[in-house]
Amino acid sequence: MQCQASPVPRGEKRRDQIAAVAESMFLERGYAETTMQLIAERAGASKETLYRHFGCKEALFSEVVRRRSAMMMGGEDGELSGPPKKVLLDLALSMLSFLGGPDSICLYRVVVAEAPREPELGRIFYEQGPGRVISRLSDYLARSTKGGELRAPNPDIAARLFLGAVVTYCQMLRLVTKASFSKAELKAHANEAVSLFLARYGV
Amino acid sequence: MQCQASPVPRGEKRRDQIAAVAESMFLERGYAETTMQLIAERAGASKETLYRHFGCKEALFSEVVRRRSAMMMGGEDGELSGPPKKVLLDLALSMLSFLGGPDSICLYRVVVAEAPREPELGRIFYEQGPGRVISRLSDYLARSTKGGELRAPNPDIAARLFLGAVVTYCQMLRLVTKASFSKAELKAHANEAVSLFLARYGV
DNA sequence: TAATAACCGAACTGTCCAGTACGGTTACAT
DNA sequence: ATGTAACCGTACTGGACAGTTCGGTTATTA
Repeated sequence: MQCQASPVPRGEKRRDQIAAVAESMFLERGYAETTMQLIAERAGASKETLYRHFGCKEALFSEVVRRRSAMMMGGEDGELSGPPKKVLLDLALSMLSFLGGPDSICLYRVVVAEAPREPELGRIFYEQGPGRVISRLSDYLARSTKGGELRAPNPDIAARLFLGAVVTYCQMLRLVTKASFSKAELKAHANEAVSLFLARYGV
Repeated sequence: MQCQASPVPRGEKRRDQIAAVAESMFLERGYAETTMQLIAERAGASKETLYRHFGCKEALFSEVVRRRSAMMMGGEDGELSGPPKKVLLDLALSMLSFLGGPDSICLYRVVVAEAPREPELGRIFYEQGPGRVISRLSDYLARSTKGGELRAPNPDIAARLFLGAVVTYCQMLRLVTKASFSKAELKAHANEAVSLFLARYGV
């Protein structure tokens, strides 16, 4: 007697399923601690299927990083626009809540650990994640400067400083300890970062 | 015929030698990629000696992190003092050159990777490294505010923002790619960070 | 100089895991 | 319906490494 559960998907669908399982496991346990056997089991797949789809462990891992990095700051891809104070505060809060989330922390942790042995990974991560945020912000700063709402002669450096001021402390502490922050703390931090920024680059 | 080279040290000395070798190897290759056998070989020791001194691999690693973290920002332990602009710029440059150095990057990488499995490690690292810098700077800001040279009502947040603005971009890029920065770039970045800070907190 | 504690080297155990092989099964296209 | 490509489960290979053991050696110190 066969249990007539959902049929096992084939081809591309199976591939996506497996990648999704692998993603959650790599994020949760890191690269070295995640075995192909375990991924297979949790995906209800056999190791052979994993290897047929991805070739080797490294390749599967790369694909996971690629997928997740691309999703960073995913929803909001248009140009930033609006009054500086609001734009900066929104950006700060959304970065804090997104980058402070467990998935982002885990991804960053894993990429940092693996980057020296897999340089391509680091490049992909940077371009899809922090690099995109910086260039979006830098573009906005340049536009606003031209429009007279801000005074940021070097928008690139300004964007980097802002990103660092907003994100670092919270992110670093979570990378290295189990600390977490209340909404109120994050808000205070973000507000102060925006004030700092506007004191220098506001009109 | 015996080669009459330097005699093999015993006890505490041997322990220090081995720890030093282990330090360079952990920083260079990370935790997982460094084997006890290799440490033993490079130290001209036997594995048994390693295990007699340190008990297990984890313990040896912890000791290495403890030693190195304590050395962070090591030389300068007194209170910060002097005119704000000079103090901040000096601090920014020294952080950039120290934290951007290969050893600091490697240590950070390894700690970030290992912290979830070894929480004590992260705590030690934070307290000895970033935590110390922040509290030193925060103390200075509080004193200067009282003395009327600065206006930083919340010195803790201000210190965190400054640290983040100065360090993050450079450090993150080096963690994740092989990028490096010229002296001139670092100087420009540091200068701008100080200007940003003083625009808000200067008198 | 004799006793001893720390050391060396080499071999061994047990475990874990990436990657492969294979015979049997299932979804799907024709 | 039937062929086939994708799948499953299991078992295997080969290699790596943490940690142990032991017989022999060397530095120390009393």
